[in-house]
This record gives sequence, C-alpha cells and structure tokens, in this order.
Amino acid sequence: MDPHLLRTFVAVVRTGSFSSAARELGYTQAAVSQQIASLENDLKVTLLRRRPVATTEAGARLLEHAGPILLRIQAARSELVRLGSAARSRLRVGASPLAAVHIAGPLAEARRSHPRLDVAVQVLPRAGIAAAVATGELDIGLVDGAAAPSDPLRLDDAVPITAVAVDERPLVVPLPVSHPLAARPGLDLDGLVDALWLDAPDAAVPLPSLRHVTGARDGFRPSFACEGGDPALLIDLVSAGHGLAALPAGLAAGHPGLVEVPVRAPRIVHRTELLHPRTIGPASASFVAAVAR
Amino acid sequence: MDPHLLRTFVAVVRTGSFSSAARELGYTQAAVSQQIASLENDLKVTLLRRRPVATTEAGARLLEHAGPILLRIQAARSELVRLGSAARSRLRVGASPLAAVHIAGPLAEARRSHPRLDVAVQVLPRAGIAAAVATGELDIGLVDGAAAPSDPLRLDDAVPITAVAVDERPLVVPLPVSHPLAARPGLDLDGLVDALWLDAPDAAVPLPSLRHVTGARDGFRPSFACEGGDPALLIDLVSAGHGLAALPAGLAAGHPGLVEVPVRAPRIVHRTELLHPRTIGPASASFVAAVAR
DNA sequence: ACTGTTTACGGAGACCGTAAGTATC
DNA sequence: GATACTTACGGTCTCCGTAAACAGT
Repeated sequence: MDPHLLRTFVAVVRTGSFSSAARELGYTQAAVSQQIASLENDLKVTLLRRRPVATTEAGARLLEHAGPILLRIQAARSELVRLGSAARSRLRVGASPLAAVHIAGPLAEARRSHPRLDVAVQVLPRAGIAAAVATGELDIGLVDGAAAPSDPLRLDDAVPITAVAVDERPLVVPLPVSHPLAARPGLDLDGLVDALWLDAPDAAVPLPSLRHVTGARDGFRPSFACEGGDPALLIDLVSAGHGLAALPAGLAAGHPGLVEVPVRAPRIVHRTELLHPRTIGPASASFVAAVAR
Repeated sequence: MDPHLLRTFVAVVRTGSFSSAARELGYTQAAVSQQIASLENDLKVTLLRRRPVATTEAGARLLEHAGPILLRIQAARSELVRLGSAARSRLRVGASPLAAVHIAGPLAEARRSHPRLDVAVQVLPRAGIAAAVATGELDIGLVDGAAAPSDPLRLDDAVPITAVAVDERPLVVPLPVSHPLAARPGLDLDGLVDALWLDAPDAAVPLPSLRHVTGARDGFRPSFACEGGDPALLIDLVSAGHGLAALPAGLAAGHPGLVEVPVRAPRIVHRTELLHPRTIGPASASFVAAVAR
C-alpha cells in the first residue's frame, strides 16, 4: 500500500501495459513488474491479468481507492510546502465555462490590491477543477452545477477544500418560441425525461446531474455530444432545434427566437461556488473577499 | 509523505512524546526521531516544537490530513484483503444509541438465512462508526442524525462507504406538560436558541448539529454534559427539567408528564442510515435486504 | 543529575537495474 | 519468432537499532 506502488499501479492500468508505464515513470519494465508483484503479494490478491493487461475484480476496487488516496496525499504535500515557502504573488484561477462569468469582477479587486500580481486564468471542464485546487495547481476554482436551493454543490472528490457560494439563480431550459412548451410559465423536468437533450457536459448542466436531481435512472437521452465549453454554440444548437439544454437564467435572454423557461420542479437552481485550499495567500484572499461581497 | 511516517507523526502528537510513540509502535526513540526529521526534511517545514512536544502551524495542518489519508489507506487494504480471503460467517454490527432500535428485526432475518452466523452487536458513539465500517472493523453500521427531509446524513469522514436510508421520522422536543410551550402543535428551533439544552451528543441529537441546521453560530447553551448513550436517562433528565433535548418521535411517547412537541422549523427530520462497505458478504447482504424492505 | 531528543555509525533489508528466462500472440 | 512480462542476481540506498552526544527540566 505504499503510495509509490499505487502510482505505478494506476499508470499500468491507464497505459494498459507494464512497459509503457515504466517508460512514463522512468523505471525499467522489470521494476514495474516487481512493484505490481509486491502489491499483489502484500494484499494476497491478483490485481491484474496479463497479456493483455486488464484489472481483476480486486484490481478494479484498488483503482477506485488509489486515485483519491494519491490525490489526498498530494493535496497535503502541496499545502505543507506552500506553508514552508514564501507566498508567491501569483494567482491561478480556473473556472468551468458557466462559472467563468464570475471571474472578472473579483479579479479586478485582486489586481487593485495587489498591483504586481501575476495572474493566469483558464476555463476548464468541471471534472478536474476541485482536484486541481486541492493539489495546488490552481489557487482559486469556480465551478457550477445544479442543486437544491441554498444547498452546496455535491463535489464528488473526497478532497479537503473550502467552498463559498458565489451565485444562485433559476435554472432554465431555453426553448425555441415555436416549441409547444415555450408559452408555459415553468417546466417540470420529470415531463422532459423522454425529450432529446444535447449532451454538453461542460457548456450546460450535464445530463447525469439532471438524472440525479430528478431521480430518473434512465432518460435524458443525448441527441449528440457537444464537447466544447462554449455556451454560445450550445445556444445556437438549441435554437436550431437539435435538442434541449439546462442553463442558468440570463444566458439566452437576448437571443432572438428563444425563450428561457424556468425549471419549477424539482426545486433546483443553478449554483456557482468558489473553491480554494484551506490556507490561502493574500491575493487569493482578496479575490475571495470580493466574491463574498 | 510515506504513510509509515504519517502514522508515527500522529502517534507522536497524540502521545505527546517521541519516546512513548516509539514504545507504542515498537520502534526505538531514535527511529522515531529520524522519521520525524525525515518528514520535516522532505517537506522543508518544522512540524513539531520539542520539549514539550507541540505541533507548529504546519504540523497542525499535516495532522488534519494524516488521519483521513491513513483511514482511506486502511479502508482500501481491508476491502482488498476481504476480497482475497474467503468470507467468514461473522457479522459485526455497530449502532449509535438512537439507531440501535433498528437492529433487532434485520438481525433476525440475517440469522434465519444464515443459521450458524457468529453475531456481535455493540452500541457506540456516532463519531467512530463510519470509520470502523470503512476499515472493516464493523460489517454494518447504523447511525442517526438530523437532516432535511429525504436528504442523506452528512458524514464528515471522507471515506468510501455506502449508505442506505433506514428510517425517517419527525424530530421532537419532549417537554414537561407544565412547560409553557407544551401545548403548542409545533416548535421553531430558532426560538429555542437561547434555552438551556442537555449536552448529550450520543443519546440525543448533538448540539453542534442543531446549531448547524438552524444556522446559529452560538446558542443552544449546554446546561450540563450527559455522557452515556442511554436515551432513558436522558428522558428522565428532561422530565426533571434539567434542559431540553431533540429526539426522534416515539421515544418519550409513553412517558408520563412529557409531551413530544414536533419541530416544525427549520424543516428537518430525524434520520437513520445503514452504512456498509462497498463489498459485502452474504450475511451482511441479507441484513441490508431486510432493512430495505 | 535525569529525562528526553538528536547525531553517528553499522548492519539488514528494500528496491532498482541488468540480464536471462518464459509465456503468449 | 517477436513481444511482453517474470525471475535471478548484484549493487546501492534506505531505514532501523545501538550507542554516544546534547539539551532542557
């Protein structure tokens, strides 16, 4: 259960071969083989079937544990070394596409109080942001999602992190004016389970979240995948009738031919949260303070 | 960041001395000294002030990480070795005092389908149950707490575990019939922030949870601490007017001189959940199945 | 002076690389 | 027979214990 061994285990599974994992980590194939053997020997279980490399049942379970364990260790290390070294005047901010609109204001505040601040901003898929903040790759993360009113977002990663509410507004489904439901004052998501949805996990509320909040196991069928994180493109696709999407209120407001119909049931909202590590530097602090106001 | 080093670090902090930690772990004092030095050297921070032993700021942070990291590692190891060895026909069930009433029924079912089952039941403080289930010390855990209706309990420990709803019923405050509020149909907890409460973290809903659900930072002053996990004693104390307590409906129902007044606001209920590891044996499975019905 | 931590040193073991062996495609 | 993993073996490095030095109480 040495983290070192866990790291090579996940590398082997990811790359699908001992040799490529060895290359990636700077070991010889033999060393990797010994490390895996040592793990299996320690736990008295076969973790991998060889040739081709595939996880056994036990290996799959270990894989589920290994990621969070390594993440937590790295988060601890990063927090501790940050405490040791002097605070650099650098602020790296990452945001999911729908959360990015909340960057500009607080950033201005941070740059005002720290004029020689070296700022880096990037828009990222939701998935990795919490982990990146925990490991110190980002100083500030902004993520969005659907949640019950005034409930915190459910961040899957089991990492120690602080979340601050940034914004909460109605969740809407933009509909073409010609759509039969466009005249309704509000929508029931349960009634849209069998509609066709655009599968845009970054540019809109992801379909699995919709299934989760409605309690539906299936449904919310994707018409097609839409990978980029550009809400404007998504709204164009919605406008052209390629499928539905759930968005925060306001994005499609000015768009001709579209009406934003708020989601009434279940009672959920679109929420944006700011994520930061437990210990933060002065630049991050002024960013956070600006958000809190 | 070797788990081995983390383990001795927490032992040193807990025991308050290098020598006693060494005795506990089966090392020499010198070895412990070297391990701490190695950690500090690796992270480039001083973790401890010596003589007397006390954590620095960095040490305190490391301590917050070390527990969850070690717990997760142990959880992974325990799950994996369980997969390797044959399933023993033993069922260890742990429950918090207020959750214990739900043990008997499912246990009968489990013993019926597994006649030669070796059963061990124990009532424990809420705090350690999730961790004990994760590390395999318990096969089944039953915990209770206050939550919004049909919301899962917030288990603080960041461990991989499966929770199943067992029971959800109104939260009540048992009041002496002579109490001015006893005639009310329902109570608002916010109005009871300044009352005197019995501090019985195991036998009733703990005061910090009440503060959390009401959003009050202070308040819910404890009249005195009541350590045991015996609801009957607690009800006697409430009956004698020593302070208030929040309990699941039904416990004080037959008690002369007490009326159970349900909590109306905030909208919270008393909830009981069953916890079990991801992978379970047949005996646990029949216990869980009996609960689900 | 005594208790408790650090430093010095030596031996056992862990771990990786080289190289030969073995199994699968 | 080629590719990919395993086993064998040797060198190096880590890590712990013994023992001596050192620092507070």
